[in-house]
Amino acid sequence: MIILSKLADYGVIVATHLATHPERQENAAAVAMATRLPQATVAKLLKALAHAGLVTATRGAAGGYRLARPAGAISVAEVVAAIDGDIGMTQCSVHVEDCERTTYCPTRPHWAAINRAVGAALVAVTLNDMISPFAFLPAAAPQRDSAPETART
Amino acid sequence: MIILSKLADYGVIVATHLATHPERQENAAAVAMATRLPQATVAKLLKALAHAGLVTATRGAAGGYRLARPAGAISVAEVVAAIDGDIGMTQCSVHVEDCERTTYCPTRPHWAAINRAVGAALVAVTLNDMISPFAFLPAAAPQRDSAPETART
DNA sequence: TCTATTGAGTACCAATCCAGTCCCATTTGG
DNA sequence: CCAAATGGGACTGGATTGGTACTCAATAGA
Repeated sequence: MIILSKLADYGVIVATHLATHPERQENAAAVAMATRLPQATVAKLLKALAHAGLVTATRGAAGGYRLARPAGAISVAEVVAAIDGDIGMTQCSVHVEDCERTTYCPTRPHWAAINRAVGAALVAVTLNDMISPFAFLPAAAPQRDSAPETART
Repeated sequence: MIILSKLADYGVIVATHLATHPERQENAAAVAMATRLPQATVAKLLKALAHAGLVTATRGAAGGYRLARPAGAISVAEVVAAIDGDIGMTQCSVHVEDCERTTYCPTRPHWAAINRAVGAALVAVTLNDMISPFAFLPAAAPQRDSAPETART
């Protein structure tokens, strides 16, 4: 299973690209060219990022986009959330009201905990980390000592 | 955005239900009744879980399912993987060969790291944890202080 | 041995969601 | 005033998913 949608993935690529030239203002076409992504799609992504306040847009001729904050102050979680919406493991994590099982579902509080851990993993990585050539290795998520390895199988 | 598919969510509910009565062998109809999920869907889920070796199935009259291992030895990650397949954040995490960006995509190693963190969050929780009435509260993942919350808005 | 019961496997359908495109209004520099 | 650029929709083709149905295989019990 894939967690991120393609668009969210692209969004991170686009945001990361902007982060490599924080000073420069680029329009959608230029970003599309640089990232090798379809122009219309990039335009859509940039609109979403602008809507979320992650990039600032300048309209009109000679307009374009640039990061609204330093790359180190923008987390991957924010970029993903700007495009895919809030991150939650299960339906009930995001739309509690939709779940008619709330009264007898014993797993809900646990999902909330897992949710936090996953969210934290995304929040901990900034765009700055993404452009650094050396893989930034986050301390692994909170771990029960007994728990098996990150990757099984 | 929702990370788990509904089926995976149901799968955890089903597995958790079996974990509450580890000794008892239950057929698909009984599990469906107990979990209030559609019978056909539960049957499908149990097949998938059996295929992954998480539950053992007994065929024939008076057959049914039970957990193949103690509830404490089955992680949520395994249940999810049995139904949705292996967990990866991005396309390139799961199907590297599909990604034609590999040569110049700087974000790939970082995704791998995020991937590990997310996987760890799921691996760290067992079915045993899920049935315990008290929410197991993992220490939150390593957090950059500046970053916003998991759930914004 | 026969039959009812139950899982295994597969095929299938309907509905939803997603990626991607296009169009038009609005803004702004020349 | 015009060209260039973003803002914000609507729209669509395709893929995915949730859910069902049907047939085959295995087993317990009469």
